[in-house]
Amino acid sequence: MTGYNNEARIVQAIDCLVFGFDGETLKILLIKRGFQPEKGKWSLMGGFAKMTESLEQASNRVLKQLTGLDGMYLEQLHTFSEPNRDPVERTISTAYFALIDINKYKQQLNDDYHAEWFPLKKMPKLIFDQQEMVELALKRIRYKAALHPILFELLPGRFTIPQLQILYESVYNTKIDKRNFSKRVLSTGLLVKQEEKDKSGSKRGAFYYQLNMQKYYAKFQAFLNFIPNPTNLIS
Amino acid sequence: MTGYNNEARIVQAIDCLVFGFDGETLKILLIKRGFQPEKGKWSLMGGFAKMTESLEQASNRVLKQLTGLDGMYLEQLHTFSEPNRDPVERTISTAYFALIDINKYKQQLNDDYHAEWFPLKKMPKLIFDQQEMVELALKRIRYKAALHPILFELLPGRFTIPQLQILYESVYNTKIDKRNFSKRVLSTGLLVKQEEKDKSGSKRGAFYYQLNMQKYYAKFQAFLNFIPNPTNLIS
DNA sequence: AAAATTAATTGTATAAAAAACACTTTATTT
DNA sequence: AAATAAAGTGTTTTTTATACAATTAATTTT
Repeated sequence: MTGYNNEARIVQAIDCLVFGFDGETLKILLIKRGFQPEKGKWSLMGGFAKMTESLEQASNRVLKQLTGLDGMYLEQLHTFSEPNRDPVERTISTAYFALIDINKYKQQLNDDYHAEWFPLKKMPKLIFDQQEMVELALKRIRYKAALHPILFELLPGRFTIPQLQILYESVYNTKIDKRNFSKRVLSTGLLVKQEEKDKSGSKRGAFYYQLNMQKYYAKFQAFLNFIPNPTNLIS
Repeated sequence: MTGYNNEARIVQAIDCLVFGFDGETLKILLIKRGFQPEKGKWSLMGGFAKMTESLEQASNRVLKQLTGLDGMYLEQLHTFSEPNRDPVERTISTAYFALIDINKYKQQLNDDYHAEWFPLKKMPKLIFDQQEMVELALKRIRYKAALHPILFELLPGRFTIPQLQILYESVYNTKIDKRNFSKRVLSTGLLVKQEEKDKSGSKRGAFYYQLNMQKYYAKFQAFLNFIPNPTNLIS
């Protein structure tokens, strides 16, 4: 047998939603399209699956090109398959979202792809069904981050509790009591206090913390509580 | 422009994981393959996406053929894309899982597709990467059912609390205290007590309950607690 | 008709977790 | 030395979860 007869063969795309955090707000990395259709418009970074690679490999390849980074947090989001989603021809796209430390992002690659970080509230209109992808990714991130420590992927190796709290407040667009927040995150046992302080944000300075990676992996699947009243915030 | 040049075109499959509950154990619906490759082996029900339908449409079409049912709970699970997952030719398969009331299943269609319900513990070896799909679906179901009322999709319109408890105990392979279970599920406010009793399971009989569908949809996304110590049970 | 049987139903006390709430400390700047 | 500004910390209250066993209802048996 040399293949399935009479079955449709369809171009398989991947789209990568790259999120970063600059200390104030959650951002998404977009590129200005240098080709038709929709040349000049802002778009997610994407590509097509080659015949001999998995979609995970394709996504990592595309992300490496765009960001210069390997081994980032990457999760399959959803496969989008509306027949007319791409005006050029029928394509099916599997969307992946990545969470990266924005500081590791290689600025020099910007120029190759005309890539730019956008705060989510100031994001331009995107092509095709990409707006829908972003909304779904945000839902997934809010849902998952309420229970699992994924937002640490957005921070550098060392971070302070106040920085972490600003991240959560930014993702959920809410204010959190700092006494309870501190208790919640420290009670997970995932954080290791460092001796040094970050003096950039205040006179007094805030102690750095690092993730205990053993515990991080061990407890990743557990139901942890990172935000108060999660049900009110995830929808 | 008439299409993307030089991009691979790949057969896009869908696989459907159909779960049911017979009052004792969780079951999965398999078919005996009537064609090559792997003819005669047990397999998930699947098919190929046509050029003008979405994968959701393809899944619903296949499920209608297999079960005779429309409008069942259906959720995209994951897209499987290892280049060599299908020995016939490169295919990418998006797996969906369905939860159905096993009593609505049309027995007469069995013969057309040689379909059969298997308790998960007695499931035969499956072809290709379908074993992996089943394991991932079970993980997803256990995860989601700990927080959201999806298991009600497996029950008929009227059911008793003891029946519901057996379902949860079966899905999580655990024993649950019936006093606390009853309190938990009733505290969601999703259940409406009926006047009639089910006399089939005991001398005394157990009151039927029905879902309040308004509240079901309204609270579906909320974090509810259906099982004790969920973290110990989902992995 | 009474007694036995069997599963359904229900309640309380205790423990743990979450939420509400404000003052003290530290280091720098004035 | 005083003022400033953010970091850090504790307690009380409320809510939720857990552990645990006796009673009730209907049928079956004697």
